[in-house]
Amino acid sequence: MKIERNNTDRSEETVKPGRYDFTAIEAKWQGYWDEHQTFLAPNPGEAGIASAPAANLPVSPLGKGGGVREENLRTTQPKYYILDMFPYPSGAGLHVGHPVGYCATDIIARYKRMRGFNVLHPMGFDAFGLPAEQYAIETNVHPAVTTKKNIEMFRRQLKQFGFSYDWSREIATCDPSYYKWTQWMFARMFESWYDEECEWIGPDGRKIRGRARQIGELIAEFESGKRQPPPLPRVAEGDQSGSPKGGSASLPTQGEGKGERNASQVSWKHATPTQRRQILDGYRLAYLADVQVNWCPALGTVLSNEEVDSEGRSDRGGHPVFRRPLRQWMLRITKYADRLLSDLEGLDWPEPIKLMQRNWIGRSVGADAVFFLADRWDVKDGRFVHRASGKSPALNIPLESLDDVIRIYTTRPDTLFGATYMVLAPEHPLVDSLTTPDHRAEVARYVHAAARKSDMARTADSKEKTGVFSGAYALNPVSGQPVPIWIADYVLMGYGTGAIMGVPGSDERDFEFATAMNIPIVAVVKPTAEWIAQRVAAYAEQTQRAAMEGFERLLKENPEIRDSVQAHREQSKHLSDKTASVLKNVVGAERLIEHYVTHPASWGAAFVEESIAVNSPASSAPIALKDVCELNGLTTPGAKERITRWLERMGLGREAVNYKLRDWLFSRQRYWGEPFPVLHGEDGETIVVPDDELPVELPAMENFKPTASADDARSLPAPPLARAKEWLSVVRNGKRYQRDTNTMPQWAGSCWYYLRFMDPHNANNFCDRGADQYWMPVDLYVGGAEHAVLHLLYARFWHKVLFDLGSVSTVEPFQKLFNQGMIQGFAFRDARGLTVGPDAVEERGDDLFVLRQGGEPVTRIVAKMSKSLKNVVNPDEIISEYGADTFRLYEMYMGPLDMAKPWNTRDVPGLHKLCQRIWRLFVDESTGELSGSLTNDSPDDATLRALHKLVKKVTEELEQLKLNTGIAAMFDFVNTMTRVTQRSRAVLEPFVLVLAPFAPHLAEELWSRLGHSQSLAYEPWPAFDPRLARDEQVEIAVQVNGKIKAKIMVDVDAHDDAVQATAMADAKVMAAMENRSPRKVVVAKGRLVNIIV
RNA sequence: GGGCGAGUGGCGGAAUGGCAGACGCUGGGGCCUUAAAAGCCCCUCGGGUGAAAACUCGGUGCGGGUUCGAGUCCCGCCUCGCCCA
Repeated sequence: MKIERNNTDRSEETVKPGRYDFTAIEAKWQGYWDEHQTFLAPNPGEAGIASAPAANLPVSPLGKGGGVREENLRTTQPKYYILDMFPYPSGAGLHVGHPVGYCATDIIARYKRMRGFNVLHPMGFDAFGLPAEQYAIETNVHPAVTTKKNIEMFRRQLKQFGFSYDWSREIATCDPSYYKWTQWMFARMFESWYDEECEWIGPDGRKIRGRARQIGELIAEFESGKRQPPPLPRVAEGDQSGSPKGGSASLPTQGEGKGERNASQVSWKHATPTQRRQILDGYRLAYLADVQVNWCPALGTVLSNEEVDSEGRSDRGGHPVFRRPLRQWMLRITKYADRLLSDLEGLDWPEPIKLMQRNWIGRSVGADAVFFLADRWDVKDGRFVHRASGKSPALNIPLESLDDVIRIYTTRPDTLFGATYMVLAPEHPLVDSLTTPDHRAEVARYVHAAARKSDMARTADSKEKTGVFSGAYALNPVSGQPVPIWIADYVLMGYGTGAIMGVPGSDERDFEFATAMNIPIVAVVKPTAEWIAQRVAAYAEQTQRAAMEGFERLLKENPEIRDSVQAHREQSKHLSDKTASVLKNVVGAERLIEHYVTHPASWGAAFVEESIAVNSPASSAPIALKDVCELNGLTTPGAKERITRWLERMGLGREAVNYKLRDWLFSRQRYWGEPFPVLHGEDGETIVVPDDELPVELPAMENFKPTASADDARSLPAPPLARAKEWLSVVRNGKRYQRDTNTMPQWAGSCWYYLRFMDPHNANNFCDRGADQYWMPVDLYVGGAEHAVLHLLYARFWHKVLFDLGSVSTVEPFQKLFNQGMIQGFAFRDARGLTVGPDAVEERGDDLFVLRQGGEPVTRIVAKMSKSLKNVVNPDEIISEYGADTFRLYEMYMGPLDMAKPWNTRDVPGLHKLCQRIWRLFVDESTGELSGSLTNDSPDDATLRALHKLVKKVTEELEQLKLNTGIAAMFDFVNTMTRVTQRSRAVLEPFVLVLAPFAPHLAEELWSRLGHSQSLAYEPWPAFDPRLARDEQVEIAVQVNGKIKAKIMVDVDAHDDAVQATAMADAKVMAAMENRSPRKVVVAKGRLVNIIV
C-alpha cells in the first residue's frame, strides 16, 4: 500500500510505517514463546521439546549464518540451573528493584542456552505470609483469594519483561500440592535425630562427622543398651502440667538438661511411656519446647523481635508485649552449626555473605565452669564441700551431678580471677530460690518489669545498666572467694546458661554494670601500650566523667607533672593534645599500664583484648583453696589453656564450644501458613500424621482476627486455628487428638522450593531422584543481600537434613551466589536535614531544586525507595512508554550489578534510542522493508573487526556478570555501524545473536526479518577470532619521568626494544629528555613507555 | 556500638598497578527541514597561554607511604549507604 504523504492525517503511524513498534513486537514474541513453549526445559528421560545445538558445538563460526542444528536430547547436554530468589506476591506489585536480578538471570539463561546448555530457569511465589493475613483481617477477604490475585498480577508483570522462564514449572508455596511436601519434610525431621558421633562417607566421597538418622535407630540403640538415655528432669510422675516448684521445673529447654536443674537417671527399660517420650523429644530434630517469646495479648499473637520496639511495645498499635514461655516447635539447627560453618568454604559466594553467616553461627571455644552457692557450700581444707551431701567436685564427677551450683559459659576462662560478681537473667530458674527474704520484693518487681522488655531493648549498648542484688553469694571456683549474685536484664535466658560471671576488668558491659552498681573492678589482663595511648587520647577529648576522675587521680599520684599539666589547663578549659602527650611522655606508658592494673575503675573502660595475665591470683588476696592455678605472665591463649585444664582436673569446669546460633523457633500463631502435620493426644503424646493423609490442609475460615484478650502477661495466645473446632479434633484408633493450632513460619516454604522446581508436578515425591542428580546444585543463585543470613542459612540446614536422610544428592544447594544491589530513588534534604520526596520538590534550572511550598532550596540525595517518600517507580509505566527491551537494557546499564544505584527515569530514553538505532540498521522506517544498506557482500575490515571486538567483549563481560560494560560495547558497535552506509549481513546477523540475551524481543524480530523461520533462542553463540578482535596497531603513551610527552603508533606485537626505539626517536620525547641519557626505561606492552632520566 | 561496602565531571558510571573520565544522560553548537520533532555530526573535568590548531599546569573524599608509575596496593582519618546489635 502506498503511503499518501500529503494526507491530512499525519500521525506517526502513516508517516513511518516501519518504525520500531516495540508494543507490537514484544506482544508478538511473548506470544510466540508461549505458543511454542520455547523455554520448556526437559528433565532426564523426557524428550527434548525444542531442538538444540550439540553440546560440543557451543559456538558457531562468525559470518556463516545459523549454526548446525542437530536433533539432540538436551538432557545429554551440560546443564545450567539458574535461580532467582522468588518473590513474595505483595499487593503493591513489582517495583523496579525486583527485576534487577531477574533481568540479569534472564540474560545469563538466554546466553547459556546459546552456549549449548540445558538451562533450568524457573519462577514461583513465596506465597504464605503476614501481609496477606493482615489484609484479610482488615477486609475479611480470604488470604487465598488475595494471594491468588496478587500472583496473577505478578505473573502478568513478570511476563511483560519477556523473561525466559519455564512457566510450566511455576509453583506457589501456599498450594496444598506444594506444602504437602513441606509438611512431609517436617514429619521427617520429627522422626529423626542427630547422631553427632556418626562418621560416614557422603555421595561425594567426603568424610562427614554427624548425621541425621531415623528415630527408630535411636530407640533400637536404647533397647539394646548400646546407648544410655541422658538424665531426665525431675518432674513428679503424672504431673503433666509440671507445676513449677520454686520456679525451677517449668523451663525445659533446648537440648539436654542444664547443670543447675536437678536430674534423675532413668534407664530406657524402666522408663514410663511418658519418660520415653521425653527422652526422645530431647533428640528429635523437630521438637516442642517452652521458650521465651514476645507475646502480645492485644494482637493475639507472638511477635518476632523485629516487631517489638525498644520500649517493649508492638510495632503496630503500640500494645504491651510480654516475655513469656510458650510451647513452640523448634528445629535443632544448632546440631548443624559446625557443618554449616565448615561447608561454607567450598562455596562460590561473596565473602561478606560468608562472613555474616559465620558471625551468625558465632562459634566460640571457651569453658563451662561452676560457681557454688555460698549458703550451701563450704571451703574446707582447701576444697569445696557440699554442706548437705558432703560431696566435693572431682575429675570424674560430671558437672551436671553437682547440686546447688550455677553453671556458666565463658569465652574468657583466663579472666576467672577477675570475676567479682555474678548475674542471673531475670527468667533464670534459680532466681526465686536463691533470693534472700529481705531482697524478695525488690527482685520480684524487677523480674516483672524485665518481662515487659524486648531482648533488643535489654541488650542495647546505649542503655543504662539496671539490676538488683539477690542477697545471695556464690563462691568463685578458682579462688573460693564469695561474690554477690545480681539479677540483671542485660543477661538473656536464651543465651548460654542464662547466667554469667561478671568480669568488669575484661568486659565492656560488665564494666558498665560494675561501675553503675559500685562493684569492685579487678584488672586481670595487662593492657597494651596501644590501648593505653588510645585511652589517653580519650582523656584529651574529655568525653567521660570516669576518665576525668581517673585523670585527676593520675595527677595526684604523679605530683612532678601536675604543674606542667596545670599550665595547659589554665590556657584552655579542656585538655589538649599537649596534655595527652605530657601524660604519655612524662608519665610513660609503663607507669600508665601499671596504673590501669591497680586502678582499672579510673580508666572509664575495660581492656577487653588479649594480652598478658595479671592479678591471677592477685598477690594481696588470700586464697582459700589448696590447689591454685597460677596464670600471671601467661599470654591470653596460654592462660585459657592452663585454666581450662585446671578446671577439668579439679572437676570445676571443662572446655566447651558455644554457638550464637539458636535453635530455630518454628511456630507462628497465624492462619496463613503451613499447618503442622502432627496430632496431640490428651496424654501429651504427639504423633505425626501418616504420609497418605498429607497434606493437612488449612480449614476454611471466615474470620482471621486474632482473639484479643486483656493486656495481661498471664493470658494465653489463641491462634485463629484454635477456632476451627471441627478441623481441630481428630480421632485415630479410638483415641482423641487435637491438631496443632500453630502454623509454620514464612521461611519454611522457601527452604526447599529450588528442589520442587526440578520436578514440580511429581505427586509421588517432592522431587524425582534422577532430576535432583541431574540438575543440582544450583549453578547461579541471584537475590538480595538481605537474605544473607536467615533464608540462606535455613535453606542450607534444611538441605543438609534431607541430604543426611538420603533424599538429595548434594551437600550444599547453592554453588554460586550473587547479590544484586538495591535500586534506590532520589529524594531531597532541606537545610534542617529533613528528607522529603520528589513530589514536594520543583526543579528550577540546572540542579537547582526548591520546595514547592516556600521555595526553600534543597539538595538532592539518594534514598531507599519507600512509600513514605513516594519515590517508588513502577515498571509497568516504563514498559508501556518505552518497552521491555529498553527497560531491561536500562536496568542493566545503570551500573555494576552488585552495587546500589539510584533510578533515574531521565536516563531511560538513551537506551530506547539505542533500540531505535539498532532497528534502523536493519529496517527502512519509511517502508518497513529491510534497509537498502544491508548487503550480502563480504564485510569490510573495519566493521568485521568491530564485530569481533564486540563479541569478545560481550562474551567476557557476560561470564563475569558485568552487563553494564557489555551494553556499553554494544553502544560502541552501533555507533560504528551507524556511520557506515553499507552493512554486511555477515556482520549484522551475529550482532543480532549477541543482542538477543539483552533485548530478546527486538532481536527475535530482526532475526525473523532477516529470513529465519525459527526462534534464535537456541542459535549457537557467535565465536570471535582473537586476531580480528584487536587492532594491528595501537597508540601508546610515552612518558618522560612519569609525565606523558607523546603518543606513538606501534604494532601490537612489536618487541619492547622496537617500541623503546620508536619512543626515543620521537621529537617531543627527545625534547623532554633534554639530551640526558635514560637511567631506566619501562615498557608496558600495549600501554606505555616510561623513560626515566 | 560492631561488621561489610562505597566515595571519580552537572548526573549514572568506565578504567588486568600503566594515557583518568569509556559508554549513556544533561547542556551547548552545527547539518537537515518552510518550521518543529525526529535523525545525523561535533564539543562538554578545572585553571592558564593562544586568533586558532595546539600547548601547559592541576585533578579520582582527606593525610601519609610503597612503586619508574597509584583511582587501583598499604597505614591513619572523614563522609555516605547497607546489614547486625
